[in-house]
Amino acid sequence: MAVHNADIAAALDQIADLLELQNANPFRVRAYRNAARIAGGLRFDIAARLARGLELPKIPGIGADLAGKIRELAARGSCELLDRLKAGAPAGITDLLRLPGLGPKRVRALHQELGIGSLAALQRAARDGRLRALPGFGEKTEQRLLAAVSAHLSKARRFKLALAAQYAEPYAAWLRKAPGAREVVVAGSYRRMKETVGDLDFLVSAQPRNRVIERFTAYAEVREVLASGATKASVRLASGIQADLRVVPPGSLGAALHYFTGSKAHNIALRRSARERGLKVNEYGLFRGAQRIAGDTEASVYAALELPWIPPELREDQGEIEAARRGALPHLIELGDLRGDLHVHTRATDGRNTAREMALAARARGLQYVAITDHSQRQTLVHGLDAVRLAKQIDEIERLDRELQGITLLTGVEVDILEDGSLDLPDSILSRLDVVVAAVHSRFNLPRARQTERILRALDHPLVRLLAHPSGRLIDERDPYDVDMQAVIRKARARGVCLELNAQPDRLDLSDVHCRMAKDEGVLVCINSDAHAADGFEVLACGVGQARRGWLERGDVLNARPLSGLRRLLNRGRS
DNA sequence: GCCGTTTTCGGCCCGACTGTTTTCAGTCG
Repeated sequence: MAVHNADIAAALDQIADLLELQNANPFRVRAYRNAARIAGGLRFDIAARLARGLELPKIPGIGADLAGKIRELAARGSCELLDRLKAGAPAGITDLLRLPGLGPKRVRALHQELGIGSLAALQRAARDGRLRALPGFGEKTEQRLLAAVSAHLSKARRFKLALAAQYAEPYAAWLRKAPGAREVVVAGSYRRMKETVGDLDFLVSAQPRNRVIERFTAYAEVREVLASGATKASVRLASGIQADLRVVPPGSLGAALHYFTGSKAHNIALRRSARERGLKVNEYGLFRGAQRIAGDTEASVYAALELPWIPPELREDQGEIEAARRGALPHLIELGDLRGDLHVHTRATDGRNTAREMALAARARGLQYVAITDHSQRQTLVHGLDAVRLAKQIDEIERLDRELQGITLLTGVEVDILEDGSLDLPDSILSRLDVVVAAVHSRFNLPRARQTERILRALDHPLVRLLAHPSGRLIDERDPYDVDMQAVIRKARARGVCLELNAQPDRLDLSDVHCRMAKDEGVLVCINSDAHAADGFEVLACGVGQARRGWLERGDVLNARPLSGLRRLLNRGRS
């Protein structure tokens, strides 16, 4: 079984957890956490690279020791240190660290004093009233932990971005009406457009003697107030999502916005940079000694460090600060740059609207072209198109294209890649289409070598122009299939095929890391809605957010091209 | 555990809130 970068990252994080429980040097713990983050963000496959006999490149934060650990992890999925740490601790003990209110010190006390090493054991002890006997634990803590275990066992703790937006925006609107409130911003991973959001971070600038905290906790959807002080508060909503609020004076909004947007790694890197200049950054501003020299706006914070403003989507300490320093930040793609959509379904298969309705909806959104790409015959459940029905649809689309003004319809199909890598429809019909989108919809669990071979063969097909949802993952629901993405991207470059960034909130496939890999290799990405209804183009905003996290610029995106440029690229390699 | 044209040792980001600790540790973001 291949070891993926994510596996290495998870192992390094587990080492950090276990070291922390041993009361190890906190900076040693941090080094492992940092290494986990770095490993998860690398744009090459560590195990594959090492297997080819290449060395790890020199990476800041990864010294000789950690490089050795990573080599060991890549080779066998674990390392001597991790084995030893795991042997010395109960298997479930790191689960306890995931509970809000429990950190390493208290978990250690639970284990040493009460022998608690799992969520189940903690639940039993709390129910029996045994926790309150421990020093530092009281009745309130006991009740809170009991509730936290139940919540943890019963539901996923992160929300997909588009879902989080449904909770965040009305709540923000409610806060804007608080007496004294000036500006209300949703910061945190929400502002950075992460695929999923753990909680909502509201930041409000307000005059003195405002009533923002009161209004925050009085919101109708608040089920529980977790904390409430003079300037910050936390609540849990009926939906289970946690919301945090910080109230700052108007003059501090920039510094606070920067602070609460994160990521934590980006903030730490920036503060280190400030320290080196004899400055200090906190949520109130940027200081030289006691004197505040910036912080009214985010840009002023960066400017005081001689940096341009860095877009939130890039703030992961994945090279953005160095790029900013060199003046080499990307000009990120924007929603308005998209000219079309090359992956749309209709009632012919599993969509809800007709091709005409989809075309009109695309036009209303300001798109210049849209490709109708229904499923192929293999998808029997959704009445996938065989060659005869597809031929009729092509005629219909061409007729519609002549009739409708202000939008160009392209003919297409989302054709299944069969298990052997061949396509689910004959070339005789595929060759009539403007765009052939190929996709894997079956046999997700093939071994890596066969899955990779299957997809590479499909990319070799001369009519394939686009690979849809290349990893097949569904966020928090289905793992990506085991495929050598580096090989897929190289093949795509060799064949002039584009990779889709499917904008569905539960897919967002390509990932941000894979977007950067594609960009590095010069492979164009196509941000598609995969809309199944006329209102389905809204998700393009999520796709653009993901693309921005992947450092993509307008020139890296196929469907940011005007129609003429698009046609040239689609026809490339055809006779 | 990492890192260094001030350094190979001694640093390593910063502040708010909670609970139970009567003065602050632990946790969180």
